[in-house]
Formats: sequence, C-alpha cells, structure tokens
Amino acid sequence: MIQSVRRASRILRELGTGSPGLGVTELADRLGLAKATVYGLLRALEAEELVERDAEAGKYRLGPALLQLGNAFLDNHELRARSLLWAESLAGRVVEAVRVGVLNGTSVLIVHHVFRPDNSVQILEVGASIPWNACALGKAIVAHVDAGRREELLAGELPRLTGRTIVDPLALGAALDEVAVDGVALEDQEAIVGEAEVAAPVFDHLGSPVGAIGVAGPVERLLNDGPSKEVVGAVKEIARSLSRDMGAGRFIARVR
Amino acid sequence: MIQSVRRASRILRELGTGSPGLGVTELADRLGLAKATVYGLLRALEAEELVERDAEAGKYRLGPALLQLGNAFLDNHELRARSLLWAESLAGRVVEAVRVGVLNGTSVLIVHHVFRPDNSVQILEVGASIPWNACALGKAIVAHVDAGRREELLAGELPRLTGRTIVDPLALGAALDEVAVDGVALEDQEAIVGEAEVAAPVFDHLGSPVGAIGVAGPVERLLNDGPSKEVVGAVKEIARSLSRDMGAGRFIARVR
DNA sequence: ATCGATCGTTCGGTATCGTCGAACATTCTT
DNA sequence: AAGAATGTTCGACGATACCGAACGATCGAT
Repeated sequence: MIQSVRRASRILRELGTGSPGLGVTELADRLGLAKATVYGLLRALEAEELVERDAEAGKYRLGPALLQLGNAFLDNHELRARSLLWAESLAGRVVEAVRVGVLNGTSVLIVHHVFRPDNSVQILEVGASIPWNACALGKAIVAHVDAGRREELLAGELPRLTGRTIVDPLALGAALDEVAVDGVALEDQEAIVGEAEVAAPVFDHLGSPVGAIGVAGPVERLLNDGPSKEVVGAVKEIARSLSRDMGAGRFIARVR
Repeated sequence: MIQSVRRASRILRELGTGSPGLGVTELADRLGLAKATVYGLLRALEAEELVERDAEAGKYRLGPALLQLGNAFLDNHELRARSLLWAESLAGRVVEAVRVGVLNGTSVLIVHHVFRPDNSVQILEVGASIPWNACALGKAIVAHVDAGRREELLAGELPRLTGRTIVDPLALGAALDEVAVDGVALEDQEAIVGEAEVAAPVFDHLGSPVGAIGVAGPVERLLNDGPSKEVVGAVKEIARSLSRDMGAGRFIARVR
C-alpha cells in the first residue's frame, strides 16, 4: 500500500486540518514517525509544491499545487459539469441558493454552489465538507446507497452541529426510509441555526446515487408551515432532469 | 527525494492536465514506469481518495480529497485572508472585477476573485493558472523578485496566448523595468482578446513580493486613451494598504 | 552576553519496501 | 469465437526510504 504515499497524504491532511504553523517535530509527534522521516517526506512534498514552508521559522503549510489540483478535480467532475445549467435554472426559479454535493467518506463535499440571486453577500461553499447526517444533501444520497454502506454510515460517527442535528442512528434510519419514499430530503436547522435545505438525489446510469442537488435558505422561507411545495417540486424535477443528463434511465427513484 | 511521492505527484498532475479517462497502461507509458508500479501507486492514491476510479472501464481521475485540500490551502493562505476586504473595497470603488494572485512556478495562481458588481454572469477564476508573462499580476510580481529568479523566468518558456502576448525576453525585461519604476503593471489583451488588467505588487515584511492584486475588465473601460488614472490610483493605493497589512514597512516600493 | 533548550538538518547502516518483468484474468473488438 | 488490449496478481531482487543518533542553528531565559 506504499506507505510513503500514505504518510505523505497524512501529512497533507494534518496540515489541512486547522492549526497552522506546524513544524517538523510536531508533525512527527502527531503521526508517530521519526523526525527524519517526516523531514524527508516534507522535502519531497515541497519539491512538488504540494507543501510550502514559511520563510523564517520553517513552519509548513499546504502548497499552491493543491489548489490547482482541486480545481482540476472540479473541471473533470462530470456531475458538476452537468449540474451547472440545471443549478442555475433552479436558483432562478426558487430564488434561493443551490448546492450540489457528493458523498466523500462520511461527509458531503460541495462541488457546486449558486448564490441566491438577490445581490446579498454570500460566501462560496465549493470545497466545504458537511457531515452527511447534518444536511439534506447527505440524507438524500445515503437514503439510496446500498444497504451495507448505509449500515456503515449509520454505525459511524454522527457529529452534532446544532441542537436539531439528528445523531441517533435509529431516528436517522427512520428519516432515511422516509426520504427514500418521498424522493426528497429535508433539513431543518440541523447544520446551521436558521438555515434549512431541501435536496433530492441524482443517479447515474446504474441507478446509483452519485450526488444530490438542493436548495438552501432561511427556515422561514423554505419550511414555513411545512415544506414549501413549490421548492420541493422544483428540486425533484431538476434532480430528475440532472439524473437523466447523467445517463440514468427513466425509473430512477428505485427504492431498495 | 522519495521517488514514490514524486511519482505519485506526477500521476496527479498527469490526471489533472486535461485528457480525462486515463488508464493504468497509458499512465505508465507517459511516465515511463512499469504498469505494476503505476498500479500500486494508484491503489495507494485511491485509498487516500486523492484519486477516483470510474466504476466501469477502470479509468482514473482526480479524487475529492484534492478539493478539500485545495480549500484548506485557501483557508490557510495569509495573503488571501488579508486581501478579502481590500479586494471587495477595490471592486466597489472601480466597479470592475478584482483578482489576487501569487506566483506558482512559472504561472500566476489566482487565490481570490471578486466579481464585477453588476449582476452579470461571471465565472469564478480562483484556482486558475495564467502564464506570468501574460497577465498584469504576473508582471507586477516578477518586476520585483530578485535578479536570479527574474533571469530564470525570462529564460524559461513564455507561452503566447494572444497576438499581443509579450514573448520576447528582451521586450519583456524592458516592460518589467518600467513596471518596477511605475509601481503598476498593465496588460492589454495579452491573455484574452478584449480584456485588460491593471495590477500592483503586494509585499511582506521582508520587502519580498508575495503576490499581486489587480483590476481586470474590458479594454475600453480600463485602457481607453491610456490607462484610467482612477483605476491605476485605486490599485496602487489598495496594494499599498494590503502590503502594510502583510507587515511590510513603509518603504515598500523598493527597486532592485 | 552566556548558557540551555528546542527545533531543523545531516548522516550512514539496515531492513524494509517498492519496483519490475512476466504471467494471469478480464473485457472489448473484430 | 478468437484476438488484442487492458487491468491485476505474484514473487524475487535490490534499491531506497526509514530510523536513531549526532550535529548545527536559532531562540529565550537567566
């Protein structure tokens, strides 16, 4: 399994998770490796511009090549490419922000984000990760993955982000069943207080869920007196169109 | 220099540069390695989610972890963080798009981008790379790097993007001298026909150029009858403020 | 200014680990 | 159905990445 690659990757992750200004010694401690080993890996990573060192004090941080590669990932991403127009159209129709995400490990990774078309200042969330249990996108996807994967995810960590985040595996399982039947997932302030989301899964030609597309916005606009029928309808419709674009057959809402 | 890391990185770059749908054999050819070697590296990269394989036909593409890491790079990026407010302010003042970039190898990497505040549809350029000789950002930075680096860059490849791109080392050197004196770099349709840019360098506390900030827009608005005095003034002023934010001393326009 | 501590860096021996070539399996083509 | 091309497995060889320890430099404290 090529441990140097594995170790290099662990270094990158360690540098990525918050705490800036990591030195050789601290990295070696965290990874349980010899200083010299980490030093060698860092030299190699630096030569590839995957890592950068602060001029003085030799602290290391992530390098610019990673931004380029991340961008290249987006460029090659089929779901993202195909979602661009549909997302734009959805955002215009419901006048809210639209997000497209894929399941990455135990989190949902946002691969596309259209701002709510109202001139307000918003921050771009492309590249952000959200625990799958705390967002509608995540629930929409997991509700349609195969049983094995679903059990794994339910048995894994379920971080709590707000008071309303569902962290009980049983309750979450029940919610997923409901999502599978409805074809839409709802999220009511489970990630950020005051924010809600309505999302639907996107399938590929095998009927596997490759991601989800959803509308995110203030609770009072999306879930006032039950989920807004207009938004739910639009999301389901666009998700189905997008799935067809991805090569899915006609009968994609397959319940397992 | 840890060949496996170097090779893994070369694989990522190869997957990043266009041509999607690379298989083991083709990668092995391009890198001049044995199939089994590449296969092992890919397995390791896949386990780390740095690489993804297409379900059928075993083609490989970049993985989602790269997007996360690229995002983490941005989060940890000091110049970017400090430029957010200044860029916003500059964009509002001149009513044009603003870009912030750093020199990465022989290209300028865009680390921040504020859209022109006019409701037009624009694509986000964060993560994009532009040959340094074809943009004002690049010329602004290179005009202030140390002589050795400058020679290297002038001697290196100078890609032509449009008919106006400066690809002659001598002419480019002269242009850089001018930029160093003026404190601003101009670009007149050297990257994209119809588009121009005005940029100024940003310095750190050592007086080294860490990047540049600039205004990009249609030629007729920026360079009509010579560079717009208003834009040039605003860019220089904001760049100086940003430099001060980065810890630069008062006398930052040091000419070498 | 001197000493001590901490961190980054170098070095060389050793065993591990990655590499390679060849064979096998699988899929697509003709 | 046969062939070709690709992905995958295997085992042996030897280069190579790892480690521990020593060195050097930098910073802070006394």
